[in-house]
Amino acid sequence: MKQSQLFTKTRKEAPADEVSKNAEFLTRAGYIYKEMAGAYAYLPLGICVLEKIKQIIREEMNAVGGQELIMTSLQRKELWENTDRWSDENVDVWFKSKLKNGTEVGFGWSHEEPISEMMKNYISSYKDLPAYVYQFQTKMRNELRAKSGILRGREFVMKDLYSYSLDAEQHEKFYQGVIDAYMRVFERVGLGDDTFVTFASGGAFTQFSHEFQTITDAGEDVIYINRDKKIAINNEVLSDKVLQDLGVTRDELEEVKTAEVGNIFNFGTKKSEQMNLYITDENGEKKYVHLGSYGIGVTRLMGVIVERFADEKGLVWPESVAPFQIHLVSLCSEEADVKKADELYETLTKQGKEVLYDDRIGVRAGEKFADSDLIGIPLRVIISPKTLAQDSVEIKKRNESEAKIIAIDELLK
RNA sequence: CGGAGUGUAGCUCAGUUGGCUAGAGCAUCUGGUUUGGGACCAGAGGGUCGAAGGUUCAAGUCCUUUCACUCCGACCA
Repeated sequence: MKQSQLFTKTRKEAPADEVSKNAEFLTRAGYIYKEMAGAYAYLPLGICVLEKIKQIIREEMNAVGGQELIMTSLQRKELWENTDRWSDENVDVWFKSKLKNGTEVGFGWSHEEPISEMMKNYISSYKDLPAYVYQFQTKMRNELRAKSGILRGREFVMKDLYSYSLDAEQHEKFYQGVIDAYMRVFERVGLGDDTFVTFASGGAFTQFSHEFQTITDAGEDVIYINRDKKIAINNEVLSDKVLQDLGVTRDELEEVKTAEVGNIFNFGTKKSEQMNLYITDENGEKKYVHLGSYGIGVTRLMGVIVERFADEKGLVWPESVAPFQIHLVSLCSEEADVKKADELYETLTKQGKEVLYDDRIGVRAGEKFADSDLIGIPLRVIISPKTLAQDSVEIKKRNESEAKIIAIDELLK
């Protein structure tokens, strides 16, 4: 991608209405645009990162047997009335509207009910189980207060996976598999060391749910961790009994601030009973389906990655989710040099490298460097009259301060 | 939803006890100079001062209402 053609540009000044690091840098670097409080548009660079994250999640979900689909944003009232979750008293984040004929509809803040309702059409025998489906969807939640940039919006992208299992054993095996898959996701996006599987409130269905909490000051949660025993407990469920159940004492735990990047639930058969989702087993008997729900906040995850790695100069992306692998910055202005820079860009691109090529003519070096730091691509390659004099380029990693000169031939290898 | 603060150019902001044609920097456009860490010079375009109503000879400035944004708290399956 030639930077002269890239839609949007960088900004020198921080937006006045953003405080969080993620919103400030993502806005300044041209990844996102705020439409209103808690609702952000994703610009071309932002899409690149989101798609990288989604692809990693997609691979891990497919690896545990998940199949991707996409549900609707508009949802029927009746489905949620069945489980008593339509009323604003029980669910306070609904966006609701009406069809022209007066029929009430909701904008999906979750898809547990609609997807389980749909499953009735496709699950009727024990032979149909297990079934694992997931989607990437824009969730709508009418939060009382949006905050922290893209960490907590009223509209955000979530990956939600749903499991439909024959019995508790089959469910449990998959559930554990998803825990592992989630941790692989967080490792791949660079947050493995900072992310903990955390015991959290489980709602009406089980004693605990599991949250995936990443240590960051930008987070809203407080959890207690024991790094050796790999135990983490959310503040909201911490009690003497829980400590005893988990075999740790209070003074073995460290208090940390975190952001919840994932959450998984076991619904048992409760929801399928409410919704009348059942199968016929080998003996011709009716059995309710075991249901699990597994979420990753995709846009929040992007924000947490920013919070974790950004420095005072701007974004710093891990290679796995960076919008481009290489930022080729040309300081050439003479025709012959420009041609060589163009050729290097072509060659790298042909090699399959993802390259953002700062081909802008007449932009000063300082501005290009500042932009490059702000955008945060992992490897910066500078080509200039100075480097071309020795058939070389200067390379520097975004997260390191040392730059070195290497021959162009060597770079291409 | 409770508390606090802020709305003036695309962005960041200044604008005195109400007073003349509402300003600066950045960004944009033109010309020049410069060319390895957000340069400099000269010029140009760009405004329903968040909105509505009111007070006044006169409102960006005072009053009322309202909308939006931010922060703290509460909430967050």
